[in-house]
Amino acid sequence: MAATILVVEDDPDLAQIVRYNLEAEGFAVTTLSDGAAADTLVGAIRPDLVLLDLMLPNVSGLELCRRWRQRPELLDMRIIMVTAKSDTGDRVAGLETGADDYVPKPFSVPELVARVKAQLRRAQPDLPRGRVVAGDIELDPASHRVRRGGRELHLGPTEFRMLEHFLANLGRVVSRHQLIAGVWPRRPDIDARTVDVHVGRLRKALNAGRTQDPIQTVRGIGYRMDPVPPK
Amino acid sequence: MAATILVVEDDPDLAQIVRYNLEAEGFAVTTLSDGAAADTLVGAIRPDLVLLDLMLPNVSGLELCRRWRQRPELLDMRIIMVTAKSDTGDRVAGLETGADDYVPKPFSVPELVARVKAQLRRAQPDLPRGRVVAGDIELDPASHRVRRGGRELHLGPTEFRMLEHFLANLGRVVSRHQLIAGVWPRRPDIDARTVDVHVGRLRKALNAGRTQDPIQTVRGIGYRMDPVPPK
DNA sequence: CAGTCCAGTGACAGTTTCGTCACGGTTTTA
DNA sequence: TAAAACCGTGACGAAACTGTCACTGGACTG
Repeated sequence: MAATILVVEDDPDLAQIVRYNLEAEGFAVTTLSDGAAADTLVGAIRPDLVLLDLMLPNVSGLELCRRWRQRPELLDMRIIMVTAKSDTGDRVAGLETGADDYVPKPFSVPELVARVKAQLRRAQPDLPRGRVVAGDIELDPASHRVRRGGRELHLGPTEFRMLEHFLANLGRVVSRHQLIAGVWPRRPDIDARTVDVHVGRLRKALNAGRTQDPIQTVRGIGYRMDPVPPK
Repeated sequence: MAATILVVEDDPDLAQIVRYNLEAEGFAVTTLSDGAAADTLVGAIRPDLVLLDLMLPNVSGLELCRRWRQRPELLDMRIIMVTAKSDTGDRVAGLETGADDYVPKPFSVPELVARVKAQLRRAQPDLPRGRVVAGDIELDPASHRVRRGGRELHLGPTEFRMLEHFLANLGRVVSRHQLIAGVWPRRPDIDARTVDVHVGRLRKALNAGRTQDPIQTVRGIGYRMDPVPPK
């Protein structure tokens, strides 16, 4: 699944170059030239990472960074500041305001890409990179297979994604809202009852012929998945 | 709790400067001059972050980074590469090998510190509420779980909130009025007898099969919770 | 000691949350 | 193209939770 990147850059040529190169790496890129527009749309776009020019026409990148870091729903979003200002004080100020990295202009595109990837490597550890085993449940993304107790199960795409999300948050309670964001990243309008229905479908598939359900309902909060020991 | 930083640097003067400045920021710093020693000891030290010189006498920083990234127990450890080599290719190679950041020598110490902090901000997010242990009772908000003596208890939402409140005021007497404000923040009209009923429900859940009640009634004042030592 | 106050408790009706079913629409497969 | 698979949602009922009341026993006081 492609990470989404928002490029906030008022130089249209540079924005284009960056966009082209990041899309060539498989990222989904949105460019905005205007800091105010970025401020308005960031909550809706919910990018995984923002490349944020420090010098913007109507609101500075530093101010945007400061605002965004105070929004709980944007805490996981990485921010790389990009600027022609090479003063150390600005770098330190940017990093202290909450930027995850700071890249001076002019930069080499390969280095920018490498830094983007380094940030996203950390930002998306939740997606299992390889086979995951939790108790008697085993998920292998490479073969898109799920087994319980050694027996292969059939899951639809949505239930597969949901299981991935639960396994990535094993032992932790996950709210319906979080499940919506994680399983339906492009559909924030999904109804909470829909989550429950899909949890039910996942339970049905996982638990066929078994008495132990690894997914517990935490009333008023959400769901939690625990490993069930193999028999 | 102070984050631990391992500095792997063969220039003793530079190591000293870095150590001094990081310790002034409150970090616990270990310095090693030798890559082989670092490789041997990193698993035991388990630093939160390594400042890794690329050019080391007997094994390169790049090779160390590659090795460490393959050890699951070290995945959370941040790696910042530091080197006089300013070639972009090396930066990209370092970042792709698994470094989280790359700082060229000569660097400014404030910037290095800011980058260290930016990495640790991500590595150790300040959770507003963490796991609480009081005597034989353990509450974990992340998993929304309560255990007594290692055994998981089921609490309803109101009783969970009440326990949180008691644990946040451990050893102190809490009035019914305070409990109403803390457990029912949107219902100031809650009856005081209701508090008593819920305290009774919490006691029932906590104390099943036990003789010691961690919650004491302070007549005419309220309730106080004390840790009960594990058996 | 009797009277009063306070807190514990069982029970109940009402409210809230979640599980499930069924359906119509969309997408995928053969 | 038709059939199968998948999907999201509205409706309904089951299950869990909730706040209060009435009663009672224990603690406190004069």
